[in-house]
Amino acid sequence: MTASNLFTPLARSFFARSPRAVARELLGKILIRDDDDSRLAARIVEVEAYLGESDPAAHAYAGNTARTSVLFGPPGYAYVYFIYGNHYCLNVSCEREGKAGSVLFRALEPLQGIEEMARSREITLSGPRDLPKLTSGPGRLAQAFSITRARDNGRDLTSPNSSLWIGADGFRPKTIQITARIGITKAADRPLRYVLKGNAFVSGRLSRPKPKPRKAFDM
DNA sequence: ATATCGATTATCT
DNA sequence: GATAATCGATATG
Repeated sequence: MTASNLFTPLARSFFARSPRAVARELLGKILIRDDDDSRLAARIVEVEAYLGESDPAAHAYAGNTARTSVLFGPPGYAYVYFIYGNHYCLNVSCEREGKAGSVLFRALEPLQGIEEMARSREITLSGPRDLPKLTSGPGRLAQAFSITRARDNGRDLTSPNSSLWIGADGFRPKTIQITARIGITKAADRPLRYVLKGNAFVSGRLSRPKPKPRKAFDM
């Protein structure tokens, strides 16, 4: 048997669709990191769709640059960006060559390789209640999977021979919840965040739009 | 429990 | 020069 035991890779055509469709369908799938003698696996429980050049919140809004070129390439490839001077975040490209669009991975439920994830995150687990600290949040999951731009940007996520890829195990999501995206200032109200309802590994305080800054008086 | 803030750098204006 | 698809720490109810 091959290293893809238990998990079936997704075809490139899976990603050759709108970011909305891909985001919804990615819920419940598995992100896999295969190294020489170890495997990390975690279920995708929260993602966001970014719509490309027409979406002011998307990096592709600025056009095809050195940073965003993967978004304008073929579907099914990793777009990794560095943010706030501290964190990497993982997307997968969607649509088709020449048309940008992507899905941001926001939270995972760890399945295999929990100890290695904790080492990569440089944290100690006190108990099961600490598990969300591993992969709940885009920066955290990237660190747990040792994802960096240098290592993974442009990587094919459809091949089980890739050290980072996406597979399926037959899991069927029960209820999917759609909310506004988190952490953006432009186009912040559009419902483009997809989560497995009730999953304990979903990031963030449940999406309450920040209460409008309101002055008691004005003069 | 929620709110605010500093860290730290690639990227774009 | 300002900003950012975040996180973790600290402050406050």
